[in-house]
Amino acid sequence: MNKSDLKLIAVLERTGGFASAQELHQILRREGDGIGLTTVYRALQSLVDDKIVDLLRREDGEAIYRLCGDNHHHHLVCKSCGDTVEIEGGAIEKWAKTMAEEFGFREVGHTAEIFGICSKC
Amino acid sequence: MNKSDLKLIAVLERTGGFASAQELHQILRREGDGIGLTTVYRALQSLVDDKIVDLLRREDGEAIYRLCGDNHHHHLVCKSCGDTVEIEGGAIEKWAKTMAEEFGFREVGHTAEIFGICSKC
DNA sequence: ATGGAAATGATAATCATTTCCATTTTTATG
DNA sequence: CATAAAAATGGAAATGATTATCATTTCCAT
Repeated sequence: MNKSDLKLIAVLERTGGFASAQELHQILRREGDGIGLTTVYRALQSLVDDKIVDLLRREDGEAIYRLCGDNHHHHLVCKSCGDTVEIEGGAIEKWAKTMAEEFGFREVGHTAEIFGICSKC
Repeated sequence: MNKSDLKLIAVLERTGGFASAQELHQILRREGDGIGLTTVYRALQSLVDDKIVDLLRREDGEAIYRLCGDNHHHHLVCKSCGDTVEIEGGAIEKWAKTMAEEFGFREVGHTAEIFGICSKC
């Protein structure tokens, strides 16, 4: 655990939710931190290895990170205007756990998003 | 639906399971088909749009494709060996519908995947 | 046969991520 | 404090998947 790791944790705490490596780098730069992109990637990798942050993927495959233990939520996204609502997914958590047990999977994670057209569009 | 689309479907049927665009292109090339990589990507994109193939992501973010059966299902994917189980998602369907209604969304779709380590790994 | 639309594929561009490597900073030790 | 070894850093180049561009070819209705 070094200085860069701590910086990244701090940003992730402050922003909450997900962010990509590129975004995290930009945020730190904007705040006057001269940290290099390479170091950001290295720190994130090490935090993932230590199970301090989760790594998931956006639709387009880009890696996004969030602090573990953030009680995670899911998204309801408008296909037209892009508006996003954060929603709870208690049913999903249970479903994922049940299914994983049934088939003998461990270290289980999941992704779930809902998309449609919002009332404004 | 054009000739390239059909070729891709044929390969996916033959191989079964998931394959990346690059892999599918190599397979066709190896079989003497001079199809271009661009066309492979285009065909896959169009098949995904038409909901003829599923697109998901490997751990490293690379896109992988697979013929989807006609019944809507979800996937339980092993992060280690890539083995995939198709599972029913009754709970999810209901959840998605409920949430969407609550926030006034219409034309609703959803994605949900579970990933973990399978019993063999 | 022909003209226009759709399909094709080589090439170049894009973009996230990794690798390399020289330099700086930290740490351990006398 | 001095200093040498180890760890961390960051810029530049490399990598690899995916997408955009565009000239050429194939299809197909007339």
